[in-house]
Amino acid sequence: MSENSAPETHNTGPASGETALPKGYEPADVEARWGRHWEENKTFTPDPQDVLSGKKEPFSIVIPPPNVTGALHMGHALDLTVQDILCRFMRQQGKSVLWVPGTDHAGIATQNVVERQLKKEGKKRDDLGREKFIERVWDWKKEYGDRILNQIRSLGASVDWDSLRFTMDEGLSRAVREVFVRLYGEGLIYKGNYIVNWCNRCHTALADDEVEHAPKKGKLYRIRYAFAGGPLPDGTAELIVATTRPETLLGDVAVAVHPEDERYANAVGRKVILPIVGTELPVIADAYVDREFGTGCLKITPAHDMNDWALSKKHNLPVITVIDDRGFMNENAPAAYRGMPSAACREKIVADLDAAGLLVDVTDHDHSVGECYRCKSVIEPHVSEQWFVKVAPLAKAAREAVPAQTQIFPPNWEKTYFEWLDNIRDWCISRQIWWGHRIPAWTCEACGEMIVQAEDPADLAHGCPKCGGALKQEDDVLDTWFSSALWPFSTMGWPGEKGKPAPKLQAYYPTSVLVTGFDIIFFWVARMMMMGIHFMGEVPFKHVYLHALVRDEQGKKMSKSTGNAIDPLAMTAKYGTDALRFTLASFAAMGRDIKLSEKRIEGYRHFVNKIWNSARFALMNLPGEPKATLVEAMGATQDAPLANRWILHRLEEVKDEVESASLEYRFNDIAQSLYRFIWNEFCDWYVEMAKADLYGPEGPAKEATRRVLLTVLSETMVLLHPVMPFVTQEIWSVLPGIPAENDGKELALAPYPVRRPQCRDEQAARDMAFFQGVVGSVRTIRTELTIDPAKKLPLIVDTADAMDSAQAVLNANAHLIAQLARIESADIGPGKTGPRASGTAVVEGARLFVPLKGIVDFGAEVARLDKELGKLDKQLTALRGKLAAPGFAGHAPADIVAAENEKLAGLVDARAKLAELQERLKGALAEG
RNA sequence: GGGCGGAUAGCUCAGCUGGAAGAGCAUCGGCCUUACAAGCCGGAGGUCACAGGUUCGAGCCCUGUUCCGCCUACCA
Repeated sequence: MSENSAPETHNTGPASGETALPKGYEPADVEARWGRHWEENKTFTPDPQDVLSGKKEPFSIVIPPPNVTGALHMGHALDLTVQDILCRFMRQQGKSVLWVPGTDHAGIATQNVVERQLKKEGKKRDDLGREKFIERVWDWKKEYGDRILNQIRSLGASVDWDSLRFTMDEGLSRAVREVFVRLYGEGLIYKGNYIVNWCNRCHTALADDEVEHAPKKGKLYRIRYAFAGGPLPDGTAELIVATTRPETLLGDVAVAVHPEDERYANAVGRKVILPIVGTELPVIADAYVDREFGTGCLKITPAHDMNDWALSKKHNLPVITVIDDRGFMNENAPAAYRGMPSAACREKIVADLDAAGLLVDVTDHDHSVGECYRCKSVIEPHVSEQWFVKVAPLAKAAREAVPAQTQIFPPNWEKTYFEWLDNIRDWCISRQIWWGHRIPAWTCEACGEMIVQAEDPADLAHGCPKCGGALKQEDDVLDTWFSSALWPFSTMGWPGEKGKPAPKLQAYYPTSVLVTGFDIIFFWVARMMMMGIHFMGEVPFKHVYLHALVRDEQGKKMSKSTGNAIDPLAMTAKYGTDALRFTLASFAAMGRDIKLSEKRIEGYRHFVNKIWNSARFALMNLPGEPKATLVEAMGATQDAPLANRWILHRLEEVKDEVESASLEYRFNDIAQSLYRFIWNEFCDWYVEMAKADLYGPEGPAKEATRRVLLTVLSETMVLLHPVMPFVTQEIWSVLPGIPAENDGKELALAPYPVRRPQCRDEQAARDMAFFQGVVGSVRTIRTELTIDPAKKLPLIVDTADAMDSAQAVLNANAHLIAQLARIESADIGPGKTGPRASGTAVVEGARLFVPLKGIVDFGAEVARLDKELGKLDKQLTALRGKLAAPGFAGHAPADIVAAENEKLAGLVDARAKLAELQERLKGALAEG
């Protein structure tokens, strides 16, 4: 990037006071500016040579391509946030990061959108013809296809826009053909006449997993099928068959019973008369039939039921299709029903059966019905000519790669993945639509020869190589998921030129991790595994991180139709992108659904603002700070003030926490660790303590604190940057004293903060806890006894029995206690004692006295101490019980026993001291 | 039918390999203390669904039960 292209950073509003930053954080402008900057400077476009030359390790992610017709929803927002956190973190770790963005062409959905558009013009796709229609779809794509990409931009996703791909791109289309042709050649793709899931509305076949099952209230009809040639010898006149779809009986070819069902033993081998139609059907026996269900008699309709289809193959039964591919009764139906929609036919059939006395009864029956996952209309099993992938061999390899080559996080999803692969059926990949990758197969209209090849039809101009006859290409296109399955390598340039593998592919395949929702583990994850292994010889990703689904506050799946969706773009407009991202990260605990509430986003906007203001504070107090003034320049820290030592110590711990959480996909831990550190430690305590130095006279103390303040703030911005890229970058760009090696660069390219082992300081942590205890005790006394907050109080501390460093800590920080607890004078030393009429507390063995006489009615303090004593007693009882329990001392590890005993001693001591102090107080009270 | 997950403060959720229950929001009280009222200080609020078990010790491990989700499946 060039120096002078750095965005203006001070134009979000008029400067207030001495600071360069406006008083409140205003995200809109900041986000727009930095988003543009990143893209214009190609900040996130990596150089594959860095990897190929061995200079850097690769880290790569391919985006789960959103549907080109889609709009960004909360699920995308979570998915992108997680990926962006990983990518930005890995850049900090020095990796060469490639994040490939793109969209898929969503065959059925996109075609539906354009058909709807046509409908408004009073046209159908057939009016245009295939070519014109496809042109129309491309027009649509040009106009609206970037919408979701722009929404991805607005979330701050650090993708490489130079790598942008679309599944219908030239290169990706070549990959699709190449794969199709090779699989066909290997016998793994075949064409055949089979029963498939059929959507009448979309007018196409669907794969098994594109059918969603929804419970529906239906009816169960019981119908009489009389025996041909009159009753059986035992007098049985008929079989009663139960069905939910009476209209399909027109296509019945048999009735089946269980072979061991004694009720029907005599019936097997006989014939029954198909009602209405009048043909004779064989009664067959098959163990598939459930004796418990209905009457135990199953009518067999191979053309309109998946299971019946299977039985018909097994028993060599004919297939009679009576409903066509639009849902109307066809020429095989008796004339009375021909041409009727199947629903109307059902009514008529039922009425006719009833009139003929063949309907036994109709009962309510709840069952699950398949729906089209795109348009929600009912799926009909339908016999037709389709193309299939023979999946079993591919599935086997995909299965065996987990977890050895690919690890799934959280691992409990492995089971689901295995389950699906183990029971997989062949994959129907042909779709009877126009928008998509047309199947690269041509049939000779003269001799029927089929040619499958990747080259364009131009090469086939000479006609059929066998007989010279005219060639006709397949009308069908491929399932969108067929091209999505190739995404991890097709986007990186596969298959590329002969003998010249694409550098991107070489550098970044296999990808590091796939981040997606568990709902497409079948559609997509498993299929990418199959294709990646088969064509690249290597799994497509080393890790799969499956995150939860975002639900509404009631736990319902968010969807536009139910109107419960929280629009991520509305949220970013209202609260800022960083607030939304932080919210999603903090919710992203593994293996849990996310119930998002707007309140939570609002809460984190406050956090963003808090960060912003802490930066304003720092800037006000670091005027003209020269470069390279980070803490390294300070020398040894042992003699430094407690606050500085403590915050630097904590910073080291936070570096560890954030790093390990990032590597282990514990996004909520990243968020929690930083939240606590920034707000509850840095802002609430460190900044307040630093004020004493910062507002004090120039000198070494002030200088040191300025350096620590700057160090902690700037390194915190780096740690927080992957989660909140915008506010951190904005602050970073105005902070002075950025380390020389990063000066002038973008925060997004700054390395992870170095570790400073010399700043580890457990003693400082203990001392700080003591200090906080003292300040807290005084504050509690003040508030509980309703002492005027402005009133300054004296404080006496007896350090005789206190922790070793207590005296030193209090002496060194007396001025801070005064400031934070509003103390006018502190008298500290072993054996010091306050008046009997004092508010009191015990902290780490130190006795605190806040004289109350003349300030407030101190009777309330007796009651307050009762409450404190009560708490201590509760703890004591529990702890004594634990220690006295038989076996504790013997069984528990020695260090635990020691620690518990120490705790007990501390509690006993505190309780005794507090009780004694209360007695003194009571004495004072009695005297009045 | 099979599988997975959940039940922790009023609400939404954390709680890693078992060692004295946490956050945000809401609530109560007090503060415009010159970074921040999108703020500060303090308080209250939980027999961690129920019943057993393992253990010196269980929110965490085991068994069972009751609710609630989700995925999956060929009972017409």
